[in-house]
This record gives sequence, structure tokens and C-alpha cells, in this order.
Amino acid sequence: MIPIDLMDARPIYEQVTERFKLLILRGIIKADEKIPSVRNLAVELSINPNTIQRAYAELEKQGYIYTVKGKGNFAVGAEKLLPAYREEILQRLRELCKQAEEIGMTREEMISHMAEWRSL
Amino acid sequence: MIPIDLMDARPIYEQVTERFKLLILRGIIKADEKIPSVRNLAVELSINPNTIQRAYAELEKQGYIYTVKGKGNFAVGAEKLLPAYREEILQRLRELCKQAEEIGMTREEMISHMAEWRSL
Amino acid sequence: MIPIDLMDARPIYEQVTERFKLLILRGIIKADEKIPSVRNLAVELSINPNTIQRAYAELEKQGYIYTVKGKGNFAVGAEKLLPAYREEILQRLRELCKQAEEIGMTREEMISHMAEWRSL
Amino acid sequence: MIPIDLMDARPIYEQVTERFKLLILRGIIKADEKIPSVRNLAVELSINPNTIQRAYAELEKQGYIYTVKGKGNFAVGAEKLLPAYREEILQRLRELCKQAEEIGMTREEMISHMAEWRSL
DNA sequence: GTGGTCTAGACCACA
DNA sequence: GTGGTCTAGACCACA
Repeated sequence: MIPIDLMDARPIYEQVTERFKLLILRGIIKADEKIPSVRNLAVELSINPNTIQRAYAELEKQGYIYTVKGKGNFAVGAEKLLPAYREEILQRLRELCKQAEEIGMTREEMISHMAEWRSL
Repeated sequence: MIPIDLMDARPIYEQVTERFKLLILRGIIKADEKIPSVRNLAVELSINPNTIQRAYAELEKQGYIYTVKGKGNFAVGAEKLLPAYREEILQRLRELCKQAEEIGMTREEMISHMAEWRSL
Repeated sequence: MIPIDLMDARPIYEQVTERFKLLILRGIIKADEKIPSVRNLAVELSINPNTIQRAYAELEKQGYIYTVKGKGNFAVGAEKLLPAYREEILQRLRELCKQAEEIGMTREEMISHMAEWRSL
Repeated sequence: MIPIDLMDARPIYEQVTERFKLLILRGIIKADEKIPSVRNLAVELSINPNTIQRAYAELEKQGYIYTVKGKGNFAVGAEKLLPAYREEILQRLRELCKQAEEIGMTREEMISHMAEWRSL
């Protein structure tokens, strides 16, 4: 469920964070569902608890989970998180369009490619 | 011509690399035009020569410049680089579309946003 | 009567303690009125009895309740507690003023804001 | 310059963070001034480098410092930070007023106390 | 030299 | 049992 790639340039804690964000956003982890304890996940992934801890701290700071002391960490509902995430994707799309324009690539060209892929 | 932002989280060598890539792709630096020597650019930007060295090594590895021993570093022509770069942008666009779909965002929605921005 | 918010960063025992302090200070729980038994409140709030126990211990230590062995826990009267609590609030206000001054914020500025809010 | 109190209930990294925030806000550490390296401060305070690291990470996330990789950490100018901090103090003042009102303490009473202190 | 990440392992607060 | 903080020490990227 949480694949870790040690060869990946991104730090492990970030890979864990990203994975959980996706699982929560897609609703695979439901609202208020408990996620694995720091210790358990650390054992399961053969990773140091401190690293998992850091990933969870990041998730909490970004609003994806909440911590109940002495009980564990719980997912925030996707419905609360999706609007901001959609906006983030549009923001990245905008950025990409800007970069495309810098080398004279038109938006029509990009759109036509996207329309093409859709049919795949 | 090469703005360095110390507040930027990206390492300096990467900022230098990105900047040169853009200048070359947009044709501002022409094919076979000489770019500043490591030493000169380091002085001009008040940056450690090692950092510029690393940026140039990166540019060479990525095919944006070529080195002539004893003469200096020279830009590759934009016309040779653009096709691959266009493909890279499309690849990133594809990746973004995939991420959007994962949270149930349709391609139509993205396209309509892009069309909207165009009119701005 | 005792709302528990698991999303709240504060530990549960502290939320319970704070709530009781307020209920007693405002006179909603009268002097010498019996408060729920540890066991009952734990069941009612679906919380570990240890947690309630700790909250009550805290309340007793701070002088808000007293325990009669074999009978239960009883509230101290608001009239006995209010003077000290007022003093505590003034103390915190003083602290805040000190911090404000450290960044060159005048007391007049703070007072004018307070006067403004009053009219809301 | 950075006093650490091991008896303090607040974690060490937070004490370090708070201290630097104040030094920067008061302009004692000037804009773009280098703050001690993680390692040096760790030695000076006899604290583990990881703890200092965490404090600095916090300061960066909160916008008080910026990191230049390989060079060190540098303070952001007080003039950029003060407006938000003033707002934070007013927010805390508002919160305190609310708590005061809950026990029937009037704003006039609080203001009169503040005016009194001023003359000290 | 400077910060960033990670492991190993201890101790504490909370439930 | 669960998360939070901290120490000790290693290794890497960047300048």
C-alpha cells in the first residue's frame, strides 16, 4: 500500500507523505479512518520510526490527518481536501502553459494533444 | 541576464542551469555562441566557481552546450533542442492529466480552464 | 455539556478540565453541586476512565473541586474562585502588553482596538 | 543570546524558535544577517544538532529565515514580518477579552488596568 | 563548512 | 499502546 523506492531522489518521508495524500484524496482511506501507527508502519516498511514520524507531522501540518494523542492518527475526509487540491492542479497546469508559451508552443497545440489522449 | 535568488529553495547551480536552458531554447543565446567562462560568470554573479562549473557540467550532460578545450563553452542551436523539449512539456502535461483523473477531474474541465486563461 | 473535539491539538484531559473550570466559574455548576462520577462521565463521553480521572485530579489540584471519599466530587463555589481567576486574566493581559511593547506597539493602540471591538 | 531552560515545559526546539523570532522581530538580528550554523549553535548550547535543525526548519516554514544551501541560514527583515505579528497579538488580545467576558469582566475594567500599568 | 536526511535507541506524556 | 521529543552519530548534496 505504501511503496518506498530508496533509489528515488525524493526523500523517504516525502514519498510516504505523497502516498498518503493520494490515498486520502481518492477516498481509499476514508474520513476519520485510523492510519497505521508510527511504529507499526515503520516495522512494515523497514524504515526508522523517526522518518515515519516526520511524514505524519507533514501530513498533519498540511491538513490531511489529525492526531489524537495516545490514540493515533486519523484521516481527514476527502471532501474537505479536494477543492484545494483541484486548485493546486490548475495552478500547476497554468505554470506549465506559461513554460510552453515561452518556447512558442500555443495553448491550442496543448489542448489538441489532451483531446487526443482522452480517446485512449 | 542570469538572476540568482538566494531566497529560492532550489540550489544555485540549478537556477543557473535552468536560466541558460531557457535563454538557449528561446534563441536569445544563438547556436555556437560562446557563453561566459566559468571564472568570469562566477565573478559577475559573486558565486563560487565550483557552482558555475557544476551548472555547466549539467548543461553539457543535457546537451545544451558543448565544450571546446582551451576555447570555452558554446551553445547548441535551439532548433536542435526544441523538439525534445516540446516532448518533455507534453510528457509533463500528460502526467498532470493523470493526476487530475485520479481525483475525478475530467480533461474537459482542464481544457475549459486553459481556454479561459487564453483570453486573458 | 462537556464537548470533546478529537481534532483539537490539546489532550482530552485538558479539554475536560478547561470545560469544567468554565462551567464552575460561570456558576452553571453551583457551589457544592455534585459533578458526574469518573465512571459515568467516561461512559457518556466514550472516553477512557483514566483520562477523566486525570482531569478531576487536575481540577482538585487547582482548587476547583473537592473529593469526598465514598460520595463523589463536588464543585467549589464560583465566588471563591473568581478573584484568583480575574487576577490570572489580568496577568496574561500584562504579559501580552509586554510582548506588544517589545515590537514597539503602544498600549494606546491596543486599547483603541479593544474599544472598537466593544461596539461590535 | 539564546537562553535554554531544560525545566521549561515547552520543548527545546520551540524555545529556540521563539527566541529567534523575537530577536528578528525586534531587529536585533538584521535583514539578511547570517544566524549561527546548526552545528555551531548546537555546540554552543550543548544541544543536539537535530534539535537546532528542527528549530531552524520551523523558523523557515514560518517565514522568519531563509536557507541558502551550503551557505547557511539568514534572517528575513523585521519590516516584512511585523504586520503579521501585530495582527497575531491583536488576535490573542481579542481571545483574552472573550475569556474575560465569559466571567462577566468588562472591557472597561481591562482597559482601566492597562492604562494604570502604563504609568508605571 | 553548511544544511538535509536517516538510523538506532531512549524517555516522556497521554489514553 | 500511541505519538512527541531528544541524543548520538552517519552520510549526502551544495558551495
